[in-house]
Amino acid sequence: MTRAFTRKGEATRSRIVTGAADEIRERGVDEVRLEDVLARTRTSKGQLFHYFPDGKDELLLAVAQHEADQVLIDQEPMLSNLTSWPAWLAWRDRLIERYLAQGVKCPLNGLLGQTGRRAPGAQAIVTGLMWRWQKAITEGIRHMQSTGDIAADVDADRAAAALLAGIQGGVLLLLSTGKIDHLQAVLDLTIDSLRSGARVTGAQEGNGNG
Amino acid sequence: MTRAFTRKGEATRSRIVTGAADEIRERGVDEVRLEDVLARTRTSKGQLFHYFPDGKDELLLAVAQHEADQVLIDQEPMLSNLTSWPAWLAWRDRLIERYLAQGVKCPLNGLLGQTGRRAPGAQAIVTGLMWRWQKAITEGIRHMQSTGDIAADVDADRAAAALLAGIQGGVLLLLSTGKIDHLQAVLDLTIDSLRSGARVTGAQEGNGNG
DNA sequence: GCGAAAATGGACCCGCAAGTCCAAAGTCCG
DNA sequence: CGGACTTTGGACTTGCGGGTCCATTTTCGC
Repeated sequence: MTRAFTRKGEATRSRIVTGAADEIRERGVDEVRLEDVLARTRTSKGQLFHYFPDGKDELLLAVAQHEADQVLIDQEPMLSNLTSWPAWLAWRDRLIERYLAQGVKCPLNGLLGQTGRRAPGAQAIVTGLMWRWQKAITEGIRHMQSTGDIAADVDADRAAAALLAGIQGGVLLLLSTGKIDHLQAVLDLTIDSLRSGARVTGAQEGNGNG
Repeated sequence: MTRAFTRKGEATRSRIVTGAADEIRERGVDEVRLEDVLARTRTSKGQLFHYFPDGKDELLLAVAQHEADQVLIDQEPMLSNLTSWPAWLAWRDRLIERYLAQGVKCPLNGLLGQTGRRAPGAQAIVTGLMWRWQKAITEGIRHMQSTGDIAADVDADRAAAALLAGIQGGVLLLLSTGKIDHLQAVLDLTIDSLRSGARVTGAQEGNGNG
């Protein structure tokens, strides 16, 4: 059932995806009209529905996948090499830099919560992204534990979960306030915390919550 | 220019607002049609435009304000009394409980990023909410510092910023994954970190980032 | 009770944007 | 070259949903 597109067709298809992605970045998911995409990519309705038979939903899904992949790619090679403190800081810098540049334009923003219902698959894409992202962070922490740079009693999964959440929230706040401060605070404080925990050791454990 | 509504009118207006809020929670901002709200609140087009002359935008704005206020109200009285570790944990529990109950339904979600463009004022409402929220957390930290429960060298503003971001991200991840784990991890680890920092002291300072 | 003003109901208008359809042009392979 | 299939253009249909309008009813102060 894999549709057979010619070389040219494939090119057109991907031109539409990236064009739509750009459009979404600039004006937001729900402000984008199919016609805008057509104009920007110099394509026609016929083409769009030729490559995306299910119309807008299918296109949006393709864009989402495209952008989700991009998020992680943009963090490489740092994200996959969190093997020393300088490496962590380099990653931190990359994140700040990337989101600072991106500013208020977040292509995935609309897909996160409710809006994701448009295309049920969008939720899955975001979840998958988060999952991969967190996994990379967890591995970084584990590696640092193996070298003794992070205390062995730190729960790598939980720490990674918290850091990921912090990053997401930092980006969210960047989107709504326009300031990078929150993202920066999260990254710096969390990394410092992991760092100092190496010496402090044993500070946490099953914490006594209600 | 304050429009004069009668008692009854006021009631109808607020019925519309809360009804719209419910509708949005259930189906997401961009899935909500005016007619849905009318049906749910047993009102008519005439009424809606009578109370919200600027139509949907104005209604959405009113809903946003309503929900934003609610977010903080739901955290009281804990949020304003972060004066002891048990109090902090009580607040933590309240947050978990609240968001667990709320689940995937976040009325403000759509207003955060791009979607906020619909109503320029929505951005302001969210920013205002975040600002108030962070202020409360900062005050909590400061108070704990005044009693020596948190190290004096902790930058209360930055710590609060990081915690707020973590919470936002935790909620965001709850929305997309359906799991509360991230929010929980953020709260537990951050509080633990603030807590243990009291004894460890001096671990951070201007951190040596790039 | 009476008149002014507010509240209500709902039919109607209207534009927009998604999606359909088909004919024309291009491509590819023997 | 010829025929099958893909690609392309764009006119047209369609439904949805926001917003308008006005006639009717209710409320409220006096």
